[in-house]
Amino acid sequence: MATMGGDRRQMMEDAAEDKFPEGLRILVVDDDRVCLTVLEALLRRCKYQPTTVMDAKTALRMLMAGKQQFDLVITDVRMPDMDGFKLLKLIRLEMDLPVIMLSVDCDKKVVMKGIEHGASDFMVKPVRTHELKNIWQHVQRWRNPKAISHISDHDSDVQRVQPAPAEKSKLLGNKRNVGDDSNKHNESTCVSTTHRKPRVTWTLQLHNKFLEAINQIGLDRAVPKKVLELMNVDYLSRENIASHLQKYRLHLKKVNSNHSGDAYERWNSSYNMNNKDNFMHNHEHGRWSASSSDTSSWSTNNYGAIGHLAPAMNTQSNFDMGSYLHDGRVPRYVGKQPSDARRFTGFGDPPVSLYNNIPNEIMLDEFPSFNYSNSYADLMCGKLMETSKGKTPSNRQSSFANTTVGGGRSLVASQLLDGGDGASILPMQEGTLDQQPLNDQLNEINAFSVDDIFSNMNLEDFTGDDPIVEEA
DNA sequence: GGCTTAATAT
DNA sequence: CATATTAAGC
Repeated sequence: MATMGGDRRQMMEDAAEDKFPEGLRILVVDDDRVCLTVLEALLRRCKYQPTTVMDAKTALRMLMAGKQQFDLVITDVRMPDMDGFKLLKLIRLEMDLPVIMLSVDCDKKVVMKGIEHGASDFMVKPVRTHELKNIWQHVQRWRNPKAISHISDHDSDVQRVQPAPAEKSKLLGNKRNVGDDSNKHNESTCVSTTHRKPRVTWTLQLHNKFLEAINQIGLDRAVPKKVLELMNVDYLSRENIASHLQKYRLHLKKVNSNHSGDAYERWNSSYNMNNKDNFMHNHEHGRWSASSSDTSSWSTNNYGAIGHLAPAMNTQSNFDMGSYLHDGRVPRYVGKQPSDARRFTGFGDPPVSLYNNIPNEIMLDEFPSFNYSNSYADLMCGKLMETSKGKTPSNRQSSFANTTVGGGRSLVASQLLDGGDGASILPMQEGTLDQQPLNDQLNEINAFSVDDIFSNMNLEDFTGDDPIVEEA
């Protein structure tokens, strides 16, 4: 299994693609009951597996809850409370799946808006069966954007506007990753991944490893590929390294030009080391070397003062075989979210369902120091320093919240999961966050239970076999 | 193709 | 902000 490495995901996909378009799980969102049911029937007719909801909020909740997995979302544009664009936006932000917009309006502007916001397709009502037959292509395209293909070019439709295939690859990058070990825990049935690929967080450990590698190779000869090999961290890509290397070199440049300055401090503190432990020496020739290679001791020492941040390493060793396997993996899935989520939902009530790919125990409290991103730890350090300088970290709580929340999509998730009430728990400060509008939107999202929805709507199973009269 | 760098996006 | 992605020149 482990040997399959990066290919495994592909293989899984292949395996699941036998009768591929069939049974595609499609979430249909439309406030118009008639449209909804018609669409549902049509989709059924195409052998898809539609799920219908009548409003965007509900749709979001379902998507976020992860109880169902979906391959595709079709949403109407015009809807009360939250319209299709908002929904689209939110989905783009949080998830990784194609969205088809639906509207009576074929106004170019509207269509453009949809496309610009990352819609995979824009269909104009009334929709016909033949238009739906091929929507699976979007799923396919989404799954491997690189495979540019002529899938379904027949059925040229008059009213349909499609973004170029390239569109998506630009929007969403190419490498579906995710298919690694941490995924094996849950449904292997789920081919499509609903969650985006988290970015790599350069933790102290990771950075140290990076430094070690560079040190070993020699700064001058350190190129991404070599560093990557030496670091031997499976989820890192050459690009990751390149990016980090770029940043690192930039930093070195700064340091060299401005020695008295605080660039050095900055860098170090961003990895939570105060240089007093001489982690790095700047040798005369501008070469860096790590004097301590014991990475684990580092976090312990440096977090020492920060009680709850420190102990993580030990816990970890339960899983850790002495390799570094864990150190990036955890943040990779976790990002900043859990700490936020925890704040919102109360400690006993982590947003488990959201991270349905991840075993809880890894996600939250077990590895605090890994969960906290640099900025968090940075902040902690900052706070501590303030304190030691005699200042009192006044509104510590809200500062934290702002920092962590502002940095990510956590708020979205948390709010959705805790019933959308996040705002009342977390006082947001205006203007602090670039995602403020988004948050506002999400504040509106009320708590529904999925069950409510279904019982509410009482959507009979339409026999998709009946001819549907949809056009006037 | 890979590497670096800069610019730009998220 | 930190990281990712892209483009361009080598």
